[in-house]
Amino acid sequence: MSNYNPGKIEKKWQRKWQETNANKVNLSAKKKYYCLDMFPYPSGEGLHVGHWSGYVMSDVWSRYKKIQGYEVLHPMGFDAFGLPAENAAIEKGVHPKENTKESIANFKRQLEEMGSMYDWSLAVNSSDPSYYKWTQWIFLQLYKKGLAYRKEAPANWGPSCKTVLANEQVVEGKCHRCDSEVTKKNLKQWFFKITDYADELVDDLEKLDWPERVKTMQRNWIGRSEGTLVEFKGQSSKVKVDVFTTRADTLFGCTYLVLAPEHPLVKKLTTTDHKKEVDNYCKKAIKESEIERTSLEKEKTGVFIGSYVVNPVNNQKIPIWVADYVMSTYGTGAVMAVPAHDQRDFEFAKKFKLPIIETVVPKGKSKGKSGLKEAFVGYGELVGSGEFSNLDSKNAIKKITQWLNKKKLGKETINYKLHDWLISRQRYWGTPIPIVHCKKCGEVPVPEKDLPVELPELDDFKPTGDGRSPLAKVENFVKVKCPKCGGKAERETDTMDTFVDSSWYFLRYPDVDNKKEIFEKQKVDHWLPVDQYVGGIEHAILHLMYARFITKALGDMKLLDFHEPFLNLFTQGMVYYKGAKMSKSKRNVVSPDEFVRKYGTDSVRAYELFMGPAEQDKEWADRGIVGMHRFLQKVYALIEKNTDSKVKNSDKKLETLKHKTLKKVAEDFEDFQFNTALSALMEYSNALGKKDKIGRDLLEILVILLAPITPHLSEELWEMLGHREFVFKAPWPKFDPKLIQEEIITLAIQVNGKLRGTVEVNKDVSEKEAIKLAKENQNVKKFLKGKEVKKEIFVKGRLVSFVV
RNA sequence: GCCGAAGUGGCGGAAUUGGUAGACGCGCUGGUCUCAAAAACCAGUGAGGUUCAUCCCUCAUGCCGGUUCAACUCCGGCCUUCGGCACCA
Repeated sequence: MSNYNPGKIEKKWQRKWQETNANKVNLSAKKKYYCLDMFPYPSGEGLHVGHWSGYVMSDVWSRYKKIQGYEVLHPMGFDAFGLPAENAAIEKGVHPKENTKESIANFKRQLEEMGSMYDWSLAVNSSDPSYYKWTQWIFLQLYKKGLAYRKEAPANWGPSCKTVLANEQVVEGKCHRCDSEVTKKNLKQWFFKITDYADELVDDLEKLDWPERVKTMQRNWIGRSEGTLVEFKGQSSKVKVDVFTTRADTLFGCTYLVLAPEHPLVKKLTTTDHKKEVDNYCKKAIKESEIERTSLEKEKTGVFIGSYVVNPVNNQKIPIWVADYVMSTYGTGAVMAVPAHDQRDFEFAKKFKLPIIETVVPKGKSKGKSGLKEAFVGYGELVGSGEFSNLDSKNAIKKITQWLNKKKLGKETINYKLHDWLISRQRYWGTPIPIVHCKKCGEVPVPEKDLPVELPELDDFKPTGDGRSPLAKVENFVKVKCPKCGGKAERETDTMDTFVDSSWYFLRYPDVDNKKEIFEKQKVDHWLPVDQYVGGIEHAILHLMYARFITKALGDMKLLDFHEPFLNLFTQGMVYYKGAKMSKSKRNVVSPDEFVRKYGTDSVRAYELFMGPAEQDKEWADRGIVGMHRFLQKVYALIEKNTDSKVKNSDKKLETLKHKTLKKVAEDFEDFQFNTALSALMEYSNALGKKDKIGRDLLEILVILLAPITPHLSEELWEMLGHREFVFKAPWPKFDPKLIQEEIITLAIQVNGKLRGTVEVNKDVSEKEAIKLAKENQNVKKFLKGKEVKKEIFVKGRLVSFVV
């Protein structure tokens, strides 16, 4: 029975670390490393084992860097402002301020129990005026540069959350927070001009050591697409419809134009005799939800609006239609329809009996006579396209675009799916937008010296749903003097999206107490970009794109010397329980607390890593942790039994294993493969457990290698072995490549590729000798008997293979 | 529909990058200890066959085929699951 008492040991070392300020970061250190966690929004339920999994990984990684002699900045903070925090408070029926305070205390307790090496003196809280003052300051800098602006636009309105949402926060037509269906609402809204950085955001992905999956998601989201902008003009009037296409080569096959129902030209171009029909159609289409409208099964609908334009390449008169299969938010909200070469246009043309003209045919084929059964969407060779006939598609795109450009009827264009970031929210619990609206002066930014614009304390903070935030009701907040003219004015009452708060927090940690400026440039340039960022895949687009944008914008303002915030990103897998993502509504949330109480935090830490590959999703198993606890008990007992060991190891086999383990663990750590590192340590400790007298060096290595994973246990064992310093001051042991190779190795013997025996040989055995020995094996003899050996294969250190 | 990842024992998962498949752990079975149980410890544990037994043989990494002395690993073709995007012009 082991005397391992994790409860006692863990408290003891946590206290010692605190008393000695062991986690205090020396911010002016030269050999430094910045390992960052995605800071959580504090909710009442506390952290579950899924959150822990990421925090454990980053803590293990930070400790690993620390034991290698780096000064590690590994800070933690709280994303305490915003919708999620407020919703949680409303649900509980308490004020967000109270709820946030309690939740933070609880989170902090849990993280301290975890034994994490956070330097709490650097913690940030995004709902604290000392923090959001600078969020507002960033807003003003963006405003100055024209990167923050206000405009009226149809926005995503979440009827349940009673606020507008950014495009990134709408998933399949639903709010990403509460899953309720999103509608459109015309409101005056604040935007950040992230589209200015679209190209940079795509191009700079190349420089980042991020999971390919995340990069792809960002690329798709930004959706850069190179094509041609084509102008279609009316015959007589000043009518002009712009269209974006990636297939200028099919322009001769364009037989009609389609506008989105929301397109501003619909009203203007609809002729009186079509007005009623068009109005009805548009009204219905606009009312339809995104989900209904984008359903692929739906049959195409649309109406002719009575007007015509001219196809610029062949002067054909073509009709304008309005149809809901064209999205107002992509491109120009209008498309040139080429039924022969676009499946959607094809279906539409069939239904409404519009002409289908083939202008591209597969290479080497001529035009089909019987007509098309479906659109040919591939590249090919042009036919019936005037001077461009016989060109291949790619060439034709270039040539036709050039031709249009010359005639001033079109040009090369890059289109993006990305839209500007809608940052205003009609909610209480967020950073107030530092703008004053004056009748005389218009929009006036709050002078920097007047920051922060403090969020007033409000009892009735619930969202009203009238399109304005609850702050609109607070007279002494709203009514102000205009900073410019001193006249009567009103404050902006919307607050900022939570993602604004979290788009820059990592910049604040190195200079968290600065009251004069957002940060000292020198300090931030010293520590950033972040060396290793660890977090969940759910932020692949949202936070990770916003943070990159803000960093780029601040970089362009010369406030930073870098343009990418996070060089390395590791996205840990999610932890499932009972086959599903942990969620309160599914009642399958596993809290680490009870396991920490029962088995100790070191067991939980180690088990979180042992569950499976760090980047993969995994299933939590209550029983699994028992195995980890047994292992730690064995390690404890092993050291306890041998604390007076003075000898150096003399066992050759163990010496080899020692170096093999050193190599394996170091390599696995580098690759975030903590699960196999632990397996290797188990094998190593199992091997030691079989011996009576164990060399001291073997034991010390076990303790050190375990230290990043089980810091409390390692400190205790390190002390038991007679050391006075923390184990993290010990040097990380290095392996000797010469000692990894075993003296005696086992060769496999195969006959026709099948294993028929093994033979023990010296590692340097010659091919001749190995084959001779292999042939002597009884079982192998059986298979070679009476047969001619056609081929003998020898792979050094591996096997001998006979072909008969 | 497009893009990406993954399919290995009862379970979580290993496999030196083409070289002894199933490491490590969970679970299970048997044993030791105990009045008993738990805990702990020891042994066994892919399926099937053969043997008194050690041995040994056959099959086996989603499915079908290929390359190779040798394939979880490489190539071609499918199937399934998960994730992302999606009337994107």
